[in-house]
Amino acid sequence: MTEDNQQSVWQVIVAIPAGKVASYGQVADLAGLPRAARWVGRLLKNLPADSTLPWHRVVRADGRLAFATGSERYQRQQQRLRAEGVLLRNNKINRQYFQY
DNA sequence: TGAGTGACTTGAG
DNA sequence: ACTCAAGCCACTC
Repeated sequence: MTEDNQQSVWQVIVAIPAGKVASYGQVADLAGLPRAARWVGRLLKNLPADSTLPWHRVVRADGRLAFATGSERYQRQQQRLRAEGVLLRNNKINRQYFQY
């Protein structure tokens, strides 16, 4: 995929306000890339560790995090979200999704 | 060339 | 509420 697509995805993600979340598919749609949910996930996976991008605000469509429950990355994301007031109930997000 | 694999989603049982 | 299957797209052997 192109640099432009990558740019669009990043713009969408930085536009997600603290305290809200968006799903991978939602991010893809807003970036003008329908059906590219997996691609968005791969993009975040390859994200440099020092990136300031709020990647933690991107979750699965069903409200669960994309990582195995309790895993290292899972807990890191959960902690970031909790710092913004987004709590998990039964492994699922308890706050509203980003509306556009 | 092709099978396997995900930081995914949706629909059917 | 849970599991399965299929669709999805790029990457890796």
